[in-house]
Amino acid sequence: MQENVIVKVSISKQIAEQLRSAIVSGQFKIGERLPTEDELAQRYGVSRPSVREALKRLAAQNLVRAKRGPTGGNFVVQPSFEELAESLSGAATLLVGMGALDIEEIIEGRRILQVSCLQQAVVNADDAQLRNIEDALQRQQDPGISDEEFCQADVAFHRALVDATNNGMLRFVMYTVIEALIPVTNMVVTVVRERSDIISLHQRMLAQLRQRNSAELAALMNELLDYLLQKFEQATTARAQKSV
Amino acid sequence: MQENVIVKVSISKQIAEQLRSAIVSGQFKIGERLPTEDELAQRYGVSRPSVREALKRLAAQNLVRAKRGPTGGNFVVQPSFEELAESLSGAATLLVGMGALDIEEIIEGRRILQVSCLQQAVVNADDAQLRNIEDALQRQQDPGISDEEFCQADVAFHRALVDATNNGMLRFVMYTVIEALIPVTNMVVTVVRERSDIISLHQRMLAQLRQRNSAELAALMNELLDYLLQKFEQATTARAQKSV
DNA sequence: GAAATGCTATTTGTAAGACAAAATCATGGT
DNA sequence: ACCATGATTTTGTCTTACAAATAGCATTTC
Repeated sequence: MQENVIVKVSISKQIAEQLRSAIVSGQFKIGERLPTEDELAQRYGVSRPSVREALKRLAAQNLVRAKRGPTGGNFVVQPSFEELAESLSGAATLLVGMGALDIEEIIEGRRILQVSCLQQAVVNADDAQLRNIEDALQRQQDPGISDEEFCQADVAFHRALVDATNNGMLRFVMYTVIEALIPVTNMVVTVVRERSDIISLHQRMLAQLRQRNSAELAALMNELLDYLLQKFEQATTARAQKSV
Repeated sequence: MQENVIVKVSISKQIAEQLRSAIVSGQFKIGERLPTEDELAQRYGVSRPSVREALKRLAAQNLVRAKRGPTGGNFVVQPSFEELAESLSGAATLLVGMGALDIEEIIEGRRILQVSCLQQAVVNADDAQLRNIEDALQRQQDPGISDEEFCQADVAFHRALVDATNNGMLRFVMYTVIEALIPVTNMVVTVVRERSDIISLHQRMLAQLRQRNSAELAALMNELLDYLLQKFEQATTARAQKSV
């Protein structure tokens, strides 16, 4: 009795849903090739463009990847941390870009999440991870880099800190936070003098992490966020006065 | 020789990128209609199906929404918490489903993140939010509900706890964690007797939250996760013995 | 004169067919 | 034996056409 049910959802969306559930339910395994577009079109009784639009939807979610040629086709792709986190942080970036979150909230959230992660990093960080943190810090210290590069190095530094927790789930969640929200909080920090403040704090954090000093590390993280919050407030009051 | 390197990225992907950046950069504002598909096709010098595939990519990310008719078109959509969090937890569910995260990691991550959130909830929870937590707990106590409903109530309980932090960013991040990861950890808890253990712990947590007792609350959360971890280990050893 | 109804124009949704491009494989020539 | 070339398969793109939805307008009717 499908005839009666007027389906308002577009066909391509329906197909996308069906394929998606077929994938996540394991009907199509990772790395496997799904039927050719022509075959899918036939199977679902729709045209090839419709199937393609559905596949593009899945491709946008990094669920499938297309390859051309005789051995080609649309393959179920192993979702990687990086890609997933990337698409997530894209979404989060949108949220902040549209003003759904304010700076105070973000800094408070960063405080809670990042301090907790540091506690775990103190326990689990190994030598290689400490070196990665140091590398990011080194890059940040180069006075010749642009503001954007400085921010990138900052992101890399905090990511390396999260990596040091050795917990995949924390990495997944925190990558989103860091990637999307650090740039927002750091936008206010552009002056050269302020760079050295940040770097100094980072250096002290790394030192305390090396000494496995959990309490001091938390204090430093809080200090860093207090500093950012203060800078932000200065910037807003300055802007407010200018507009008056 | 870079000139020779023809751009391998598919046209529809390029268009999607361009439109996306045009949207996030504010060239197209929220709620605004972007040019018709024909117009876009002309502007970029490609065919309409290519434009459509690009739009489907954006639609999959909840960035645009199409409407038919004279006043129709593709509109930039205001991304909502719910939709974003949904796509996030969809991704996380994928990760879990594909075994990229193991239970120990998940429980350890939950420990860190949820305990921190509780600290914040102790400070910020208001009466209405406490009532919401109690409501979820009430639903969970009904002995007539199915396992699935029990799990849903469990998710609602923890979501209400996060809501009590009064921090939008934490809500955004933690919804992902809770939505995707609680079901995984709870899969082992099916027996009726174990339900009462969970409920009892939840009741004690709510009581401590009411008394703003941060330390006891953290201890209870840890106890809950220890309990789940223990149940999980029991289940795995039982399965291992059965297979021998 | 006002309201309801139907028509039309616009825009997305779907379809079909054709050709281009890439990549693999087999075949043939050297 | 090896390399090159062409055939084949599959996705990528374009063209064209029509269907469906919907808002605005005109027409008709009371």
